[in-house]
Amino acid sequence: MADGDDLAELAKRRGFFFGSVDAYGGVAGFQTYGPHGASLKDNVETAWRDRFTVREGNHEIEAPTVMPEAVFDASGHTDDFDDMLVRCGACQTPHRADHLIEDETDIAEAESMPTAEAESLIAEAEIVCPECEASLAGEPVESFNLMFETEIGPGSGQAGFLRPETAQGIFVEFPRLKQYARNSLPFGVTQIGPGYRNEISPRGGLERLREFTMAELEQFVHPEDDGPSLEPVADVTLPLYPAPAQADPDGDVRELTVADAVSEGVLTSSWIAYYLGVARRWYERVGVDVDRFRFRQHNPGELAHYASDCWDAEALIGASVDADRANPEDGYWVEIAGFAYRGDYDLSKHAKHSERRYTVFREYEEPQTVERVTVDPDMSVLGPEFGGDAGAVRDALETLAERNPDAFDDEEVTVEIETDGAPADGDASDADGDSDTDAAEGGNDSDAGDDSSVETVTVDTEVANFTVEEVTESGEHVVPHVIEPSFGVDRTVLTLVDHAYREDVVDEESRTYLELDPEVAPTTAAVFPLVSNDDRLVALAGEVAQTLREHGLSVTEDESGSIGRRYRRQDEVGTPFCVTVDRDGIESEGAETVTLRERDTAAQVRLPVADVAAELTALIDADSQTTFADLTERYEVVETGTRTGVAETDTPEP
RNA sequence: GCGCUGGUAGUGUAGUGGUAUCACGCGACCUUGCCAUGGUCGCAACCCGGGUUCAAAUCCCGGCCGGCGCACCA
Repeated sequence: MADGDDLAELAKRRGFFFGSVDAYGGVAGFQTYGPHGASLKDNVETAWRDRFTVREGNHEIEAPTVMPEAVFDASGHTDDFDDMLVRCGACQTPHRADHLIEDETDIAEAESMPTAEAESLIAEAEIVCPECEASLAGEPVESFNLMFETEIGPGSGQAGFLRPETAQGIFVEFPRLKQYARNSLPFGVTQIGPGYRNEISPRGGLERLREFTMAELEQFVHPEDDGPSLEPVADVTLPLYPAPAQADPDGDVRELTVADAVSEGVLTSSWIAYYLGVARRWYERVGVDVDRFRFRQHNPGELAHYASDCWDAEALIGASVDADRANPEDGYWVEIAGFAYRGDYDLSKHAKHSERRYTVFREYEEPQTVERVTVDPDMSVLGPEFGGDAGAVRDALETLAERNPDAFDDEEVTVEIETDGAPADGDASDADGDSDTDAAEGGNDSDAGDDSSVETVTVDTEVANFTVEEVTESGEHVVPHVIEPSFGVDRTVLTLVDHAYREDVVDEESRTYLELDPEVAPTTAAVFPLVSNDDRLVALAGEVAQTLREHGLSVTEDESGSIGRRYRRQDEVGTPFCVTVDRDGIESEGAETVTLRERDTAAQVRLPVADVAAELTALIDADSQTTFADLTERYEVVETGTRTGVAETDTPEP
């Protein structure tokens, strides 16, 4: 039922969310949450924290939103967000200039070249538009950066960026965070906060923002970790849309339990499987319609640079549904979360760029005895003999010792070094076996050798100080792998409002209401005097409202207009309960009573004033399982004659 | 970013080269009825800048914002 326009109108009129800075013409990609929206969003974040931080025993941190350039150089965002565009003057199609140059010339890496150089290369190579074959020579190459750049400190302060994801704030602090987790895997770190992307063309209100809120969990695990016990979520049914099914015209979403999805191999990571199960339940808890929800696997070509597998949670929004919330029509799918297997990509990158240790020490079950070869060259001999090349000789000896220990059996040992006087290429540190994507860089060794020569040098084996020793290793340093469930909070809020949007009929009058879950609804209860010309009712309503607020409940008061109008106002913003003070409640024998009305059914019960706070608290508690129906068992049901229902003439949306 | 299209009270709208219609809404008072649309009174708008014109909210140009399509969404 949620027509996009109706929803946007409601959100604007009733203060959920709206475009920011209207007074100055507005600014695309930014939305302001009004009072109801901010409350709803905060409740969503609280529910997320409860589930993904507290109940998982994870650790929440809060990192800065501004980070120095080095962080994003390491994470790969500086490169990936700084793209060169050239626009065809004839057909206006924009192209990645660096990709064109890589395709049309023998330059393998054009991404980091200056735009001026790219422009002249395009002209020299006579590159044409792939669309219409018009010449691109002379067209300006513009770089655009999806990260917001800023300067840290005055003057020539260091370059900084507003973070495009919260994750790096966790990754960079890993060496410390692992201490807090007592150096043992697995552990998870969460963060909720804003991220920034200078989108080229933000559109669709909350759907695509330049500043948006993410709730992210980085689950650090041992690379050979068997995964968590799936027992808690084994029976949860997942609507899975695997990559092969998307490519198949007959492919469709499969409803599989977590256990079956793993045993059938649809889900290959049990950590992903576990969190899909947890997420599926959480979404249902906060009010996502499970009939308009699925997990879609990324196609191989769609994966981000850091991910080896990724499943998105997607919600169908803008769809019209029938009275039973079934058979959604039209609408479109939006990504509301991603569950990525990031491997050791991020930690390895930070380890390399920062030269800190991004590892966890893991003890073997049994200490292992291994032979270790070492060379500890006598630099007091090598130094005088080789001068500036002494360091290169030492490095060459170390490399040789690892590759061919037998070479040290003779009295002399021979190695080859490059003698260009320049410091040895720092690539020696690459020998730690990590497999970065630096294959392309490695290819330039031959170019660099122009003014250097390879020289063979001979060293006394004794000077090399070669030893083979048996050492006992009690464990190893491993770079953890990361499983990242990353939630878009704004899109979740949008989905909740969209899925909660209802139209039905009360006493032959149509009404619009939001069937928000009581746990996340902006206002838990509204308190009314039935009529406002009776001071006793007004006074008691005020007292009840104050009492409820002191119990931590979000409460609004309203004595303006007819009781029916006030109920509708609350229905429209999704307030699940209304408390009404009437004369029957204060004039009859015994304790004062009030009526409690439930939003969706408009049914009422009468209960003592003293019970209201406790009952409402139970109703919004996700764990208590208390529902309004339970109250109808325990309290007197008020017969009002009012009935809700869906309009019989359910005309489809135009 | 390109193309098309739009921008009038809080919201949705009508309309015009001479400052504006209606509805809902909101407020006050009357009414006190358990499910919005009883009564009276009131509040509140032509996106911004430039041009044409005696006069521009209206016509023209540019900008900003929205919608749709394309592109983009590591």
